[in-house]
Formats: sequence, structure tokens, C-alpha cells
Amino acid sequence: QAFHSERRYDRTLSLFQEMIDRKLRIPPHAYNLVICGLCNEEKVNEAHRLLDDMLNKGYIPNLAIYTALIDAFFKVNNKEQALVLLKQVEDKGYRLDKVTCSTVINGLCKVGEVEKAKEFLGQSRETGLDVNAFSYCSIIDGLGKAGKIKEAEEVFEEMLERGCVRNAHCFNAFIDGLCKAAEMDTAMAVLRDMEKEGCEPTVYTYTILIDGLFKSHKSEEALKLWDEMIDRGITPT
RNA sequence: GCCGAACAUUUUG
Repeated sequence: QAFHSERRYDRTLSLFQEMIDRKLRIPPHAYNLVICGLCNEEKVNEAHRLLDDMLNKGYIPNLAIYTALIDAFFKVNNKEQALVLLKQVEDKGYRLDKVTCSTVINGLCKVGEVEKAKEFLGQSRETGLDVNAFSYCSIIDGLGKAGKIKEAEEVFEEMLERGCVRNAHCFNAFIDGLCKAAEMDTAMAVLRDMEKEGCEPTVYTYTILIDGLFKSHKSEEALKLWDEMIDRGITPT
């Protein structure tokens, strides 16, 4: 547990191996920790095998484990397996929660299936699931990276209509889309909206904008923003 | 309640 909390997954794993070697009985929670560790190291297939082990022993994996695996499959670009697991989870009668929902949405966006992600968001909302800022943020980010600024803006506005508070992640994702589309004036305007809405810009916000300004050959403005950032006590990473 | 999810710069040297 301690190794896991410190993200020392290699140590978690070797202890786990030791338990197996000594033929100790492995409690479900040990599986949870090791599966998460393997997922974080992109050893998805090993993680998936351990999930099967659990099932064979009659243990019931919780939703968090399935979510970690779905996320990991998306991160190694294996959309098919991710969706197979999602279907299994649904078939087993688990009630999806907001974390699983946003994991699926983020995964779909990252593999370039933003439209499917939007569909999933719509379905989730209809089934009464909380769709939170995480989910919207992934979609805004995905649309922005695909150059679909207009659509990104629509989703960004939709958040307000649906009463979902827009945090810095959402603003940053939207501003990033604008910068990548070289719409620097709008991007700067959104920065000011952000402040008006009471949302504090972060290092990410400034990095995104400064990078965009330089790439649009607006060095003076970029340097001005840099100073503004420093004045606010925000340190570049 | 806990565990599981989102944004930038760089990324073989």
C-alpha cells in the first residue's frame, strides 16, 4: 500500500511476486494495487491477466479497477479492448459513474473519435449520470486539437447552459484550441473572460498563450504576458 | 468516504 501511494510500482510488483512465490493467499486489495500499478506502467495485458485471476478466484473487482484498465487500454491506443471491457462492465450490471464516464470520453477523444465521445456524453447525460468538467474538458480539448474551434466553442458555452462550472482545465483546453488555430485575439479575450468568471489562470494558461503568441510572431505581447505571469507569482515549470 | 479520469511547453542525441 505504501509503495503504491508513493507510485513506486516496481516495488509494489516485486512484493506481489514475493507473495506468490511464498504461496501466500492474495487478498483482493493487493490485486487492486498491482493492477493499478501495471496500468500506470502501460503493462495493460499483464494487468488484464490479473483481472482474470481475480475473477477465477471468485473475487469481484470494483468499478475503479475496470476504469483503470479501460483508461490504460485507451492509452496504449487499444480502443477495441477498452470498449470490450466497457461492455463487460455494463453487462455485469455495474452502474457507471462520473469517473468511468469521463475516462471513456477522454479515451475516445485521444484516439481521435471525438464524435463518438460526444455521443457517449449525450447518452450518459440522458441516463442521469453526472457529466462533469472532466468530460467536457476532454471534448473541448479533442475538438480544439482537431481544429474544430467552432464546435469547441459550442461545447464550451453548453457547459454554462447546463450549469457545469468551467474550471481552469476547460478554459486552458479552449484557449489552446484557439492558439493552435492562430486566433490569438480571441484567445486573449478568453483569458480575460476567465478572470471575470473568477477562474484563476494557471501556469498552463500562460504557457499555452505565450507559446501561441510567439508562434504568431507576437513576441512583445508574449513577453508582456510573461511579465504578467511572474508578477502574479506564477513560476514556469 | 477511499482506490480509478481531463489541459501546455519539451521529448533518440
